[in-house]
Amino acid sequence: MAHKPRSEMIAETRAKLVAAAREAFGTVGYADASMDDFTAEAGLTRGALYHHFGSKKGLLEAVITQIDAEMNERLRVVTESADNLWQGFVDENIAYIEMALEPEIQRIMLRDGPAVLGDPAQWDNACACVQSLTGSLARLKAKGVVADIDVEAAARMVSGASLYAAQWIANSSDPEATSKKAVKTFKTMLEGLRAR
Amino acid sequence: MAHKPRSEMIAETRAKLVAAAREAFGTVGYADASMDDFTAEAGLTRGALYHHFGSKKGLLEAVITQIDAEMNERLRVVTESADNLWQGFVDENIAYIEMALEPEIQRIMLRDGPAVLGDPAQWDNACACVQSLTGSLARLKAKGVVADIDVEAAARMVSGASLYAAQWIANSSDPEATSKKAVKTFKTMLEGLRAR
DNA sequence: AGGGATACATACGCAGCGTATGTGAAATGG
DNA sequence: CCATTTCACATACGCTGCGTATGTATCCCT
Repeated sequence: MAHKPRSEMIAETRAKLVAAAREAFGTVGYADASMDDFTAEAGLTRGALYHHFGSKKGLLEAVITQIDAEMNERLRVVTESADNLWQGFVDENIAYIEMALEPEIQRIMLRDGPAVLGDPAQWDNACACVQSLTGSLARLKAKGVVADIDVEAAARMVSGASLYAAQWIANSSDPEATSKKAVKTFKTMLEGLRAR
Repeated sequence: MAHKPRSEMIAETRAKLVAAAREAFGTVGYADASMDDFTAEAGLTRGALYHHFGSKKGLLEAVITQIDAEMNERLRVVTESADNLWQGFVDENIAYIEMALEPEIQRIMLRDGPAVLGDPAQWDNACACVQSLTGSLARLKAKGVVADIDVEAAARMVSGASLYAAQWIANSSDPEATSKKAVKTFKTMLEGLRAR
């Protein structure tokens, strides 16, 4: 096989590192993930990691950016395929909860990410999911569907509620039943945002 | 000064370790807190730490238990001094947000705690704050003030919303203004829980 | 073709953790 | 009141994992 152009090789290396780190961070967690181990897993060494990402923390940022983009895309699809704006907003939130049930997302986005990089609200990509929620709320507000509230504040609180609900569900002894209770309650709470 | 009984000395040692660790965890964070450093700060060594708490993680648990108890007590006072149940519930939540503005609580309870010990909902002391909220909601539900919802689910979501709101406020460029927006929105959301 | 530039590997030193072991003072029993 | 045991810590050691400094091979440019 002939040699690929250098830029392509680099992209491949970065992708391999991100993938290996994502796997490690998502399973054993950031703190217990040995850089020597998961770089070897990718057929590389820590040298490559430091060259491309500067530090373990830098690599975590890259992993988070990737996951965040995926989450955002999944949310976009859900929101756009709803019949009306309000239903789309509700669906989006439910989808958000469902994503937060995945162990990888819980571990990396909800626990290790905040611990290592600080408040998610301050991340560069700004956890695009919240931006997505904010956008949905802004449209709803413009149409008079929701009350006169600060949309960013509402988006953050709603996402906070979603994430806590998801963790509660995921770690409960009976996730099915817990999920039912949580979704019902969540919808009730969202009703509080509607214009009266 | 005469010698105190042994049990008293032990309690003192434990308290000194917890205090030193709390200071370190709350400022530099759990991961960057050197056991050698903060035990020395307490006039002790890691030997004492391992003897009493088994591990760094064990000490974190002790610190969290202490902070949790303090938070719970603060919430209790607020709730009990309100005119009526609903107002007490609202006040309790606002107080919850205000506590979550404190850097030490953000760092230890909201970021490092979950990263190291896992989902707060599964902690032994179960983050007594949520239990407190659950209790308040249960009383409100019994009196028909809030809608027919699962009180535990609601308590978790409300606390999630509070905590995210608090982090958002604390890290914003204009905490005063952000706080105003957040509290207003928060109250609106809580209204969604009231019986109609 | 040759001389940078760069993508990675290798090598080294150091900090921090966990354990195994030591020690001195307090409790206990006669 | 003395001997023994217990226990609350301190000390010592080895290991793992991180960050940096340095080496090397490959690609790009002229």
